[in-house]
Amino acid sequence: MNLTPLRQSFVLHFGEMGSRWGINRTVGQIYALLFVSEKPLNAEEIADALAFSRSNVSMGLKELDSWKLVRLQHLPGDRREYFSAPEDVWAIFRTLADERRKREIDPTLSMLRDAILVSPDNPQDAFAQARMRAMHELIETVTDWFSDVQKLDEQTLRKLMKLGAAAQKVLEFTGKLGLGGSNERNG
Amino acid sequence: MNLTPLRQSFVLHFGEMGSRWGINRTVGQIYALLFVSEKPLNAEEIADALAFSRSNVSMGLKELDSWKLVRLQHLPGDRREYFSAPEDVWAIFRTLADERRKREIDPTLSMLRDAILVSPDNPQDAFAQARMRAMHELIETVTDWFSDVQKLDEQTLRKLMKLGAAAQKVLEFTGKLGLGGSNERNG
DNA sequence: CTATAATTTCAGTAATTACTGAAATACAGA
DNA sequence: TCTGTATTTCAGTAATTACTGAAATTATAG
Repeated sequence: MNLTPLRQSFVLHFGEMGSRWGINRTVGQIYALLFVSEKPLNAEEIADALAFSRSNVSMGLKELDSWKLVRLQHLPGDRREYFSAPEDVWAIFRTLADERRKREIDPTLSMLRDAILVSPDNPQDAFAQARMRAMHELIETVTDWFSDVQKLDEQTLRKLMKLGAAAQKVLEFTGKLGLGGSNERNG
Repeated sequence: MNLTPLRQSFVLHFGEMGSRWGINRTVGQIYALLFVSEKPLNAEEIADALAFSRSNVSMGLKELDSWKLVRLQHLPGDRREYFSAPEDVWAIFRTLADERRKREIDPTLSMLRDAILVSPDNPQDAFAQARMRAMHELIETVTDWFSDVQKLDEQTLRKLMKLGAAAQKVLEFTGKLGLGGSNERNG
């Protein structure tokens, strides 16, 4: 298979970008290719289109699978495995956010939780704990909120986001209306 | 300087985590050290505490500076440069989000914008463009909304987040009240 | 069960990124 | 200005990560 210039440039961009996102070029390109492909592709087609070795593609797909970013399927009368990127971009966004939280946030939250518990036996540790407590509270607030927001269906989420700057006004209303009053705990 | 076990483990964790965040160990550790240090530190103190070469620290600080994550200051009667991490964790969060957007999102948005503009001369490109359009719209919606939210002061932001799952209820209200009505465009 | 095709694993190698020490540069005080 | 100290740069090297081809494994059709 040879890619059209348009798809080529999309694929290459994702490969380059990959490094900034902590994934490697191969993985980025494979995902990009699947994303713009109408039909699912098998590993050999991918290897061919991107000029990677078959084994490299295998590892890349495994990585993408661990991120839950590809769907595996079979075509009738063909025993090869075919891969595609889910169509719903909002679902993709959720998946990505979820996985990143698990890998990049949760371990830190857990470390902070532990570090905050022990009683400090010197002024430096007391100070450090105060800082960690602030960081922990921030991360927890943001991630809890994010996971709440994530539960909303696409339509609602979209509305919420389009609302944007008007959020402040909304808050003034909710204050008056007593909505969300149970959330008033504060550090 | 030698670190207490508590601060040691915090610093080491940030070092390890760094790789998942696309920053290197050195940079992660330097930042962590500054974050839990009550007083600003000069480069030599950092190099000493973390057992890195002086030049490595210099590069690490340069990197942190490019992320706007450290403050540089001078102590009276001392010509060395002292570094500290800003105290306000919400401000740090904003800075980080801002920089990541600039580096990791904006280039992709711009690539997508260009790719969408050209008229496709084959069915594959037409399909690819449809996908790209969906991705572009999602990213734009999310980042626009995020930059709106970011403008809110900490107090309001905190309230908004604590609100969490109640957001849906709020939207029902705003629907009735006609707030945010101008945002009703939909793809 | 056997033959064959598909996929994965993995050891070796290539490429990239991180780190150091030495040299160069910048900068404050005399 | 000069002199000593602080900082940065950069070429070389170490460490890590990415990639390949061959071999092993898994799966399927007959």
